[in-house]
Amino acid sequence: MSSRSRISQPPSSSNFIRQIIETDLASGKHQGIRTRFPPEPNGYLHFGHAKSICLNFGLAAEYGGRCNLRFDDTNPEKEEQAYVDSIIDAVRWLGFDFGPQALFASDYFDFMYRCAEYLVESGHAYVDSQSADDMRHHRGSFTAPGRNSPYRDRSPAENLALLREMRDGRHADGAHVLRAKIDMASPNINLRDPAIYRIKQAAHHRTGDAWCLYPMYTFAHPIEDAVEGITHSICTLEFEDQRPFYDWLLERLAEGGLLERPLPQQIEFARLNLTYVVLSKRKLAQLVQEGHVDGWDDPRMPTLMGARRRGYTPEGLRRFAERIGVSKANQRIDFAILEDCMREHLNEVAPRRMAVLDPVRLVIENYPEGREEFCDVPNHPQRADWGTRPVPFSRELWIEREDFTATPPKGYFRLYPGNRVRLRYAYVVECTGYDQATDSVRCRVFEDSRSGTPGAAAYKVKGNIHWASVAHAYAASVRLYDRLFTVPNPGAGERDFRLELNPASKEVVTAQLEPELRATKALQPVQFERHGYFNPDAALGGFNRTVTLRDSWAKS
RNA sequence: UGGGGAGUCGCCAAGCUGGUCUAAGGCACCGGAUUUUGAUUCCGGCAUUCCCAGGUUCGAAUCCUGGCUCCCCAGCCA
Repeated sequence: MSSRSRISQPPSSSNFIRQIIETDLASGKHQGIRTRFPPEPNGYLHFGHAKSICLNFGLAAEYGGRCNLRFDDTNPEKEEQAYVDSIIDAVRWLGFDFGPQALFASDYFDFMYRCAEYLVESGHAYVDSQSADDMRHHRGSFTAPGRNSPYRDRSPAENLALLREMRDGRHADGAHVLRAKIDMASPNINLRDPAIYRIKQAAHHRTGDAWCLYPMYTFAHPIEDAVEGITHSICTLEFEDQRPFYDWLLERLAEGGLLERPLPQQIEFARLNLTYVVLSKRKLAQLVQEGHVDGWDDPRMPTLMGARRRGYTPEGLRRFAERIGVSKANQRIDFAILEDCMREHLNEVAPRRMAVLDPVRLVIENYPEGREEFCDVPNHPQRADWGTRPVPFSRELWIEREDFTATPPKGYFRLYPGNRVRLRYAYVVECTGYDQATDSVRCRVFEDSRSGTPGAAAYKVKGNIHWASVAHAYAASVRLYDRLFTVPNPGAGERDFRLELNPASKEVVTAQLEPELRATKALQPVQFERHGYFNPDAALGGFNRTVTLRDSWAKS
C-alpha cells in the first residue's frame, strides 16, 4: 500500500475475528482462509446483509482467501428463484466477486442424506413419530429437563427403513421427523435431540420434486461449510447456542470418514442495528405491503435495491462496514455514520452542478433583456483536471427562495434589500427589493464583478448563491428523501413502529436545473451545489436526493 | 428460572499474553484557520477513567471473587 492511499484509507483496526484468523494462520491450522455469505433466498438484501457481505468477502480478500456466495435453500416453501437473482445482483453491485457461480445448499442434498443415513446407522439419529405438539412437550423448559421420546430407542435398522420410506414419499408431512440423538436433559435446549430432517411434500425451486425430505438449517449448514472447505463460518449472535451442535455434527461425520479435517469453526458477531431504521424482514415487508413506501426498492428502504436508487454507493457502504467494525456487543449504529461515509465518497466522485429546488425569480434590472452569456463553472472545486462547463446567464434567473428574505435574521448573509451576494461563478448583485405582483426578487448587477475577470476580486461579499437562467433551465421533479422514522429506535418497547413513520420522509419538488444536468447518466451521482448529492432515477425521471450537505447554518 | 453471550466518552470501537493507558481511531458535538458551496480541507478541544464493589500486585481497563444491567435460546424457520 502506498503512503498516499494510506492517508485516504487509514489502516483498519483490529477485531476479534481478524485475531482468530491470524492465530489460525500462524499456528498452521489453515494455510489460507475461506469464508462464505449464506443467505436464504426468501427476501431481499438490506444494510444488515451488507455488513455481513463486506465482512466475509472483505476478510477473504484481506487474507488472500476466497469467499463463496452460497444460498441456504433448505426450505422450499419459502424460497424463490427471484430472490436468488436479486441477491446475486446485490452482491455484485456491492462489488464482490464470488467466482464463476453461486453455490447452493440444495446441490449437496444427496450428500446430506448420506450423512443422515450414517448417523442413523451409527446410532446418532433416530426417527421420531411424535406429533410436533408432543415433541414440544417432551422438550421440557428452560428449567425442566426434557423427556425421551417413546420412539427414541428404535433400532438402527428400523430407523433406516423408516428414513428411507420418508425419503421415498411414503409418509405425509409431519408424520415423522429425523432427530439427532444427543441428550434430552441438556441445559442447552438445542442439544435436546434437535430435528434434522423433516418431510415436506413440496417442490423446490432448484431440485423440483426430487425430494420430499428436506434438511433443517441446523443440520445442513455445518455440512455445507465443511463440504466447501470453509475455515471460518461467520454468523450472527443468535446462533451461539447452536455452536455445540455444529461441532457435534461435524465431529460425528468426521469420525465416520464423511468429512475431512480441519473442520470449519463457527464464529458469531453482533448483527447491525441502525438508528432511525428498521431492518427486520417482517417490518420491512409490512412497510411495502401496507403501502407506507413505494416498494422494496423505494429509496427510503434500507434494502440494497433501495440504496442503489437512493444513490448510496457500494464504496460508501463498504467504508461504512469497515468503519463500524465488528464485535459481539449488541449495538445500534448512529445513522449519521452511514451518511458521513456517503458524503465522504460522493464528495470525491460527484461532479458539481447547479439546481434550484424551490425557485423564485430574480430579475436583474440593469441587465439587458435578450442578452445571454456563458460562465465557466468548474466541475469540481478541488479537481481542476475535471475542467469547466459553460453555464448560460441572462437577465432573469431562478434562485432559491430561501436565499432571499425581506427581514434577515442575525447572521444571515444572503439576499435582502441593500445586501450584495455573488451569483456563483458569475456576477455580484445587490438586492433592490421584492416585487409582490410578479413574485420576483429585484437586483442590479455590477458589470465589472464577473468571476474570472480582474475586477472580481474587488468585491468582498460573504454570500454566494447558486442560480439557473430562466430562459435556459429545465424543470424536473426531484425527490427529497429524509429518514423514514422520527425516532432512533422505531417500535421499541410496545410501540407500533408504523406510528413513528416520518410523514416528511419524501418531498417531491419541481426544480429548475441547469442544462448540463440533462446529460447525467443513470447511477451517475452529482452534487447540487449547496444542497447535497443526488442520483438520477431511470424509472421516475428527475433526481433522488441521496444525502444533504452538512449545514452548520441551518443547525444553529 | 437453566443455558449461552455482552457491558470502555452521546454513538461505534481499539486495547484485555498486567506497567509505554492520566485509554487509539471514527461519528457526533464545540471552537478556530483557509474557502466563489454557511460544503470540502485544515488545526485544536472532547473518558485521571474503563458496569459496580471488594481483592491480588510495587503497579489492573487488563488477573481473582461477588454483585448489577442488557441481549439470545423451549420452530418439523433460518
